[in-house]
Amino acid sequence: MSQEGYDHTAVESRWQAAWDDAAVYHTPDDVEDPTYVLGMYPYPSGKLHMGHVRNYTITDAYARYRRMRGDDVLHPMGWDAFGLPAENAAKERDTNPRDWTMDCIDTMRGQMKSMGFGYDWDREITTCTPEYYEWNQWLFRRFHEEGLAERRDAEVNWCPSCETVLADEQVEGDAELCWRCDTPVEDRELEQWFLRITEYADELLEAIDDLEGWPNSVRQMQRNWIGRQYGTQLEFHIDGHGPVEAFTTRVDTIHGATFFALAPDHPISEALASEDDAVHEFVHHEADPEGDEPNGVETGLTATNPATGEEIPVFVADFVLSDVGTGALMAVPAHDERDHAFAEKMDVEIRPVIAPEPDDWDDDTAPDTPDVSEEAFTEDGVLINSGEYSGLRSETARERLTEAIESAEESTQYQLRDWGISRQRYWGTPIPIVHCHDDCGSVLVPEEDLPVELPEFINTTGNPLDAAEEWKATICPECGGSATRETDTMDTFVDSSWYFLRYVSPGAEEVPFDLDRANDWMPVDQYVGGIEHAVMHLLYSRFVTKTIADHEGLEHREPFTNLLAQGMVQLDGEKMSKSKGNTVSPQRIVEEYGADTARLFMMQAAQPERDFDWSEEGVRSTYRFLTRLADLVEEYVADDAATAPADADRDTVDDYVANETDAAVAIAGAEYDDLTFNVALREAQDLVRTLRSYREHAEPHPETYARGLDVAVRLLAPVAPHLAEELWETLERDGFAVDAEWPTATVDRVTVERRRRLVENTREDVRDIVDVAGIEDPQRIDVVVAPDWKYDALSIALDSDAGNLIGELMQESHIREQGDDAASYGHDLQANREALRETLSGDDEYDALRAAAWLIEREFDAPVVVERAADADDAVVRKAEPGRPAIDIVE
RNA sequence: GCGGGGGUGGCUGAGCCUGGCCAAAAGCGGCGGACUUAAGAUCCGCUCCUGUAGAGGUUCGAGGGUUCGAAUCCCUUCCCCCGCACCA
Repeated sequence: MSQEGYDHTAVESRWQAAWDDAAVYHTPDDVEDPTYVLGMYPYPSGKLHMGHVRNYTITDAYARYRRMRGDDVLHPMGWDAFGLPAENAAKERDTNPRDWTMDCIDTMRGQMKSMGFGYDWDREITTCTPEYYEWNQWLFRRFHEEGLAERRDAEVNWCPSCETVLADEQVEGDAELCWRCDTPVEDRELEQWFLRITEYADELLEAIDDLEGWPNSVRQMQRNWIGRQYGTQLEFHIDGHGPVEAFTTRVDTIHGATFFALAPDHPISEALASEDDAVHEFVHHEADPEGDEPNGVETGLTATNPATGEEIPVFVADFVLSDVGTGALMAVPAHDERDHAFAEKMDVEIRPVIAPEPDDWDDDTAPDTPDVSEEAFTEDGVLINSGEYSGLRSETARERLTEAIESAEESTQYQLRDWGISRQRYWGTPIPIVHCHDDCGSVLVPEEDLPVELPEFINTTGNPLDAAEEWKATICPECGGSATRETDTMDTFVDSSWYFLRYVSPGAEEVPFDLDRANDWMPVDQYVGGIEHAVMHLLYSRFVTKTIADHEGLEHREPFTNLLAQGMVQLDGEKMSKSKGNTVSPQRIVEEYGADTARLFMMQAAQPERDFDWSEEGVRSTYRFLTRLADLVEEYVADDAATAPADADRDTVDDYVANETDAAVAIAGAEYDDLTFNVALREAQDLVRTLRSYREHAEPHPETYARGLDVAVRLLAPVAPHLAEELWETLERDGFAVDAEWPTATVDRVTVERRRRLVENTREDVRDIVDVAGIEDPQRIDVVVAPDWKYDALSIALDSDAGNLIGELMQESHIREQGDDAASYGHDLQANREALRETLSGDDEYDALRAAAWLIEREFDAPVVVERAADADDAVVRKAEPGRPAIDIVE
């Protein structure tokens, strides 16, 4: 018995080399519709962390499982290789982003190989190579040609530390911090390239409903992010400034609008600030859009309510945001909490115009006016104090008012903004544009001149491309005059928004991807990655897929059929992070315990979407399990003498083990299908435990034992592939375990569960009796299965909906013949009518109990006799019921 | 505030969708036993309370409800985590 465990290092490197030599994970281009299993490709930051290991173990286990099921599988890996950290690292180390990145990739690829992840490395992609980013540029051209890319002045999020622009999605939290470096983000006005994702807002939103293979949380986050709202856009006239657009979802409350409010950076506010000291003071010094307290200043102007003609005061208020709606709003303090708070503070009238609809409202009587002095009434209801609209329900009133007010029209607002892709950094895809020094403007670089390659890295502050004078100077493709290259590069989310298509034909030189093959192979069947990409990456990928479907003939409008957002690996309930210093190094675990242990521990610790705590104890326990399994198989092969001769009769114990082997197959397969590896692995581990007892307590029947070991190895193969491969060979099976067929079962799950329940209950009962009766040393234990008529009676009771069950039972002569026993059992059935459950048949119960008798013998060290009712003493038989055999213990 | 996910025995963590066989898997920890010179590893059993033949009691955040029956379904409430948010 090994104490220090098996030689995982030797086993793992041996099989990694063997797989490599045989190219077992290669997916030929000509396979049809392979199962596409994909983990989100990593940013090559240097080393794999536990999050990566979990992510890629999930995809790898699933890919291996599908392969054993006979599918062709596409399971590629690549590198999200552009990005700011490389630039920072290059500066620190006085190297360049390319070399640094490539080093990281080499390290991480090696680590992935040592984890035994079965990728088709022939399809590896690296986004920072011109072979890849050429197609980002090509896509940009296509976007531009289709009017989906445009350059415009924009107020942008600027991270002073990263010295670049960030998308809204990359700004986090109330404090507006950069997602990468947590620096507070500033606003800047810059000319930027945008991809018009808002063109697809409706489809992106509505198609979420059909993404049934996605977690609800992600779907909801995307819905929120798109933030579609139906409402009314209308104009309020402000003296001296003309009509001002406002957006409202509650035009039904317009008669209660008692003031009008402008964002501090609204053009009118800015105009006023230059002439009015109070407004100037407020706009430039007091306004605090981040604060909880609504602040504002009265302008002295009035706005005309387009519904009533009423003149209402105009405020500049910091709770009005210029990027929401139109940056101007009609305020209805009686029916909006925020307006209410502001009105109270500034002492503006609060005028209720909506009343809650009474329960049995007759449509005519005016409902009671709500008390809005303390709190706004914000729900829909019935209009009051609204002239001819009084008495209408909110919804109707909205329609009518939108129709009646001249400047009003229905309007849909989105929270989603266009995707600003310009980044003022070096390490990204150059945007293929040149700015003509004459009159051609911004001109696309012609397709034949792609890729626009990055120049050598210049270590400088600011954007290194700006400093690359020679590179910048070019010729205008339109007029042949001098021109300057665009120095912005693309957001790296552009790279990842279509990389899953590139894997289909990674070497394609003429096209970004092979269209026919993509049509056949896409969408990704199972995508796995972190929840942090719920909005950005997944939304952009959906958007780009849709544009490619519309303009390039891709026949899929969604890239990912099933999405799994894997949970975090924690330590003591806290997320592992470098800054907290509570990380566990995958490399150390692999060295100490092996990749199989790390993988198996993670997969059996919890469902893949749940967070779980890393536990060194758990790892050791997993390692011991694998060691025991290895010992078991090796002993079996080394020492045939321990098993019964090949022609030996099968014993009941053998039946038990054969049954349990089948049971494990039946359950594990279904659970692998659902990606609930933890449950599947429990079966595999239980089976190994059973096999160990089998060997310990009986003379294993060679066939049964061999099949048990063989099945256990295969059930574990997706998660612990190296050891599985080693043991597969030890068992002298042909070919690779990787390519082995998934075992098949002859039982269904329901039968398995009933059988196990019966055995477990019976064992439990024997224990209880021995314990309660104080039996020191049982001489014999008789287990008696109920007579057939009771099974018949039970089945009649289950089918029957008659009021008098006993009467119905007594119509059966073979039951009636039982006399008092029948009446008594009938009463039991009647009493428990609702709780009756189907059991195994009498024969099956007899077989199952005979097969399990050895467990009881082993536990109580006494012979166990399983009998049918006909062979047993009547007094004992009387206590037996279906699902519950009678037990008689002889002291 | 809105939305999403949770709260299970000493700990971790299944079960909840599809109510009953659930005092509730598995692992860890703890206890007892076997083996061993010993330790480790391994194996067997125990690990909510009471009970001299398979019983009863109290448990799955809290409180109600539905049901013959609830960890599981419904409502209310408290707490934790995550995302979004002065969103007009």
